[in-house]
Amino acid sequence: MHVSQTPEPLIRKLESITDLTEAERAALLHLPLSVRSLKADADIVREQDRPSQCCLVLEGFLFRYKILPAGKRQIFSFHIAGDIPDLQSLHLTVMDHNVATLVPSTVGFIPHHAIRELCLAQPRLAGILWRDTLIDAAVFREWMAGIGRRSAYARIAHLFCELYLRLKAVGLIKDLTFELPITQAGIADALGLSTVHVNRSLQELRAANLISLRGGRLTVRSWERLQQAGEFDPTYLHLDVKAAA
Amino acid sequence: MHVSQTPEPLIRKLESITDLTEAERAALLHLPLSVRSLKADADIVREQDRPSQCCLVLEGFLFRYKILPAGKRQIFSFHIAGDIPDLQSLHLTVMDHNVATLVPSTVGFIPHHAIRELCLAQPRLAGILWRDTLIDAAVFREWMAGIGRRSAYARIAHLFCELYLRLKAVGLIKDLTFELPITQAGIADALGLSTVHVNRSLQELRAANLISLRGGRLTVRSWERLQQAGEFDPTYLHLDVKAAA
DNA sequence: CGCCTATTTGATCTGATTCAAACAATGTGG
DNA sequence: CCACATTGTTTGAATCAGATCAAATAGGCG
Repeated sequence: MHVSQTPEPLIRKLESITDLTEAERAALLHLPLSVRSLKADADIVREQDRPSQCCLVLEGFLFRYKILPAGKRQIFSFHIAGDIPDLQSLHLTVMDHNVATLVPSTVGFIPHHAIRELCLAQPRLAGILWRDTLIDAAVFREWMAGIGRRSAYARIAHLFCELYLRLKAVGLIKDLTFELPITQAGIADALGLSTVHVNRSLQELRAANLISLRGGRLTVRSWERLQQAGEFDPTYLHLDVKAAA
Repeated sequence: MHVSQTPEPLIRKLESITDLTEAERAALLHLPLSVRSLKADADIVREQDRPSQCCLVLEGFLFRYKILPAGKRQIFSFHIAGDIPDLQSLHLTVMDHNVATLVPSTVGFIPHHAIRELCLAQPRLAGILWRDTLIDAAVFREWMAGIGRRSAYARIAHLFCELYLRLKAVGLIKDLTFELPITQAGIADALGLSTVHVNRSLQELRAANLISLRGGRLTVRSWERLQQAGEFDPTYLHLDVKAAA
């Protein structure tokens, strides 16, 4: 399968939210992109770094995380094609967490100055990118609510609902099924659980026939009941509106 | 005590981060502001709302929260003078959570269009505001890590460290002491704990002589050991740098 | 095949919740 | 200025969701 060497996944993502003018699309296409293929489990940016570029996911799966002083890991988010997980580094000098690959992935690096120029030349795009980081924050809040106030069972169901919709938005769902390259330890660290408990809750989800999951492929068996189990309300993803910045 | 009727708390906050030009300061001062005094526990914006203005805290204490389907509450953040807790509504049409007062507070409403015009006229200010929402997100991540991976005791210590630094940045600390108008139930809902457990952990913090707390006033007894207890590293608050957008 | 990593299972333990009730504070109206 | 109501804090006891420890399976893959 051919992997894009252009910011095209970003364009596709933005166009799922808003319509782009010819000028805007052209400006995006002219972003300088230095493409790199990375193996699984490779750090891309680390805590304390002061990046001068952002990374756009072209293919694969990234995640953001932090290791706490006590040695525990917290995963903050998962990222797919079209995402710019470290867009924040455009305005926050020092990284306060890490970005890494979950599986072998292709990313494109875009220099900060190029993005800044883009924002000046195309203020509406600036708003759309800003908006993207705001959705990021909305997802953090939702995860926080899950970790703070939902059962393990509900948290996991919720995560699957979120991934399902986000992957669907970029066309990575077929037949209610998607690649889930996240280990149970990864799910545990994302949701504030232990591996053992994740394993047991997954078995419950399977037993309740909400999902099936083997070999890194997840199939939604009942979207209705999965959402219900996860108290899932997609509002926070702000996928809906084509009203723009 | 006289409460500002102008965006001056915002300016003070921004100037703690970066230097403003005369033009920028003037532009901020000319923001139309409709000031309102609110009693404690009043919702300012609600989930599902589609605001056409943002609210700037002039005085008091606000918080953001959400009620989950199961009836549980998650608090996402606390806000003090100079903050614009719902700045996100500038780019996200629908509110996915609520903003409310914790105590009687004075807020100033600024129409979205005025902020948009400001951003176009002063692109550097746009970056600074964007940056502000990114710090918001960084705080969410840190809370997520705490709720997911830290003990109750550490979470509470961490929260107090954060409030201490943020209040200090706007000059609301004197003699290691500050107003903490948050009930134990509030702390519980912010940190994913039960009220009872918060109460017991607070007693431990007092017993360890890290803090003293009565009548809504908190005094830090040992900043060193409080930070240590909370695994607190202030990097994520991005208070430091005067390097700008 | 053999190694390494992920999943699964079992047994035990504990941090934190829940329920229930007593006890301060703080405020309100008479 | 007191009596009452309301809201917040504290305490005790019982329980549980989820953690921890330890070991057995099961996949992948070079």
